[in-house]
Formats: sequence, C-alpha cells, structure tokens
Amino acid sequence: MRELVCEARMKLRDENYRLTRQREAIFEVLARQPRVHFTAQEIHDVTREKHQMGLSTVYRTLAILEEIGLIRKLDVGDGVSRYEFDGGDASPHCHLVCLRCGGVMEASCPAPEEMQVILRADRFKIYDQSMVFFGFCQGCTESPSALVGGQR
Amino acid sequence: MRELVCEARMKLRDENYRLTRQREAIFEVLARQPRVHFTAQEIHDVTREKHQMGLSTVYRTLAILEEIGLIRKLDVGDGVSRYEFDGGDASPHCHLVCLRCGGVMEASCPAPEEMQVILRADRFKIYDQSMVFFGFCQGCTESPSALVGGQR
DNA sequence: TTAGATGCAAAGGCTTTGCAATTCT
DNA sequence: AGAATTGCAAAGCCTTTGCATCTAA
Repeated sequence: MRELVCEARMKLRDENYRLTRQREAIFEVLARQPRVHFTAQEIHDVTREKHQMGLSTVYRTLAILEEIGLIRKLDVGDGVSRYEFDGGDASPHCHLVCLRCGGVMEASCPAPEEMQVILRADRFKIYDQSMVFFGFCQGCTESPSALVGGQR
Repeated sequence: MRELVCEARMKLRDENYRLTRQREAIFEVLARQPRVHFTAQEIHDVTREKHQMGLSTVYRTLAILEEIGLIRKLDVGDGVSRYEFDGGDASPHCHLVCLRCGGVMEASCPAPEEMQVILRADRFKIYDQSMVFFGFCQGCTESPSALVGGQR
C-alpha cells in the first residue's frame, strides 16, 4: 500500500499537479484496499471523517487520477461509477457482480489481444475492454433459499 | 421484423399488458433495425414524428419490455442506456465501441457457461454477462491520421 | 506571490414518479 | 365502466461547473 501511495505522489508531481491533503486522503483510501471498488460517495464518506472534503473535489481528483492512469473507472451498469487502482502492467481482470449481495469481485481474464482472437474480431482493433459478469458469489450460492428475488 | 413485432404483441398480452399504439410504435422502431442500439431519447425522437409520445412512456415501455425479456438494456459506460432486441435463444454477443466515431457494433462471443470456463471462475456461478470492447472500427482505422484525440 | 485547488451551491443530463386526463378491454 | 396507460411537469440521482476563497510551491 505504501508503494501505491508513493507511486501516486510521484506521478502527480510528474504531471505537474499539486500534492494536496485532499488528494492524498483520496488515494490513501483507494490504496488501503486496492481490491475494493469505491464509489465517489463512499470515498467522500470515508475521507470526510478526517479532513474537510467536498464531493466535487473527490470527483475532480478521481478524474485526474484516471487521466494520468493511476486508477480506472468501472461501470457495472447500476448508474454509479466505481474506481479502483489500475495495476498498469498487472494482469487484466474483469468484474463479477453478485445479484444477491451486490458485491463486486475481481477475476483475472484474457488480455485485449487475446480477446481479439477469441472473438475473431478482425475488423475491429481492440485496445481496451470491460467485462462484467452477473451471477451469485460463493457465499450467496450456499444459501439458495434466499436467492429468490435478489436485488438489482 | 414482422415476426419480432408479432412476438412482442403476443408476449405483452400473455403478461397482461395492454396493447397501446405507443407500445406498438416503440417496438416497431426496435424491430425495424434489430442490430441498432437505440437510446430512449432516440426512440422518442423517431416515434414522436408519427404519434403523440411522451419520453416517460418510452422509459416505462422499455422497462416493461426488458422485464418480460423482449429487449436488453446495454450500458457502454457513457451514462446513457441503450436498448436492443434480445435474441433470446440467439447467439450471445458483445459490443464494440469505436473510440473515434462512437459507433456501437455487435460481435458474437462465448456464452456465459463458456466464459465461466475461460475465466476459471469456479467460485462464482455466472448467469449473465456484459462485454464491451473499446477500440477502432475498420472505417476509422483506415484514416489513422484522424485517430489522435478521438472522443470519449 | 500567484497559479492552481477547494468548497459550496447551482446547474446539467438522464431517468423516475405523481397525478389528472385518456384509452384499452 | 373500470382499471391500465399516457403526458406533463416535477422530482431524484449522480456528476459537473461557476466562482469566491484558500493554499501549495
């Protein structure tokens, strides 16, 4: 986690952005649980406890972090954007959304180049991908009686 | 196309929904170009030319059509929902979004059960999927000079 | 010092909802 | 006739923007 924060600091400087306490607070939240996919509102709720923080600052900071490639915006189709650290060279991954508990998990998946082959999409040059799968996570599968009428 | 409209009519009746001219107009638009992915606004613009039609009726009808499984909502992450006929038994497909012209195309892809194998996701039971790929379509690839600074 | 960043409130864009009027059955 | 459906306007959400104030460098 420390490395993630350091990386973010350096990257911000490199790109000529200032290091403010708000920005630090935001990427600390993201770095503390790199596998969690926070919404802007959630980040705001957490950071607000310790620092003065406006929701618009959260959005503006997330836009910057996304632009310089530190984080990725994730959209699972529920109308709210989520954000996660972008592993950069890390292995490509997709997201698993549980229809019952609403949890969002990660799973590794083929890289765009491989998907291009799998899809036989030879007339479209793929650079990026977003793969979201809906179903039931292990915990929710183990209590099948409750599966009826899950959320979403 | 005729069959699609008939199917929609029958399904609506089966589910105890009334057959109104507004609803007919809406699924006629969707059926006329089954491979196009319309936004609610676009459907409204088209149907309004010939019938009285409120935007809220479009949204309400689309919600019903989606609920009874006639159409699918598609989200490519630009904040607007698109709708397409749900082939039902048709082959599963994904969407290709061109970063330059904004066009949304379809491509066939592995079914959820196959993706489950490809992902080796044995702790998550996949029932549905949404795969969106971003890149450049053939037409836009052929004029590479214009690729710099595409939209989105 | 001063350009950049922040917070607040207002505005935007898409979608949903309340309600009286209308229209299928 | 009677319940479902519609259109309009208003409200809801999430996100962005304008602007005066503040702050990192």
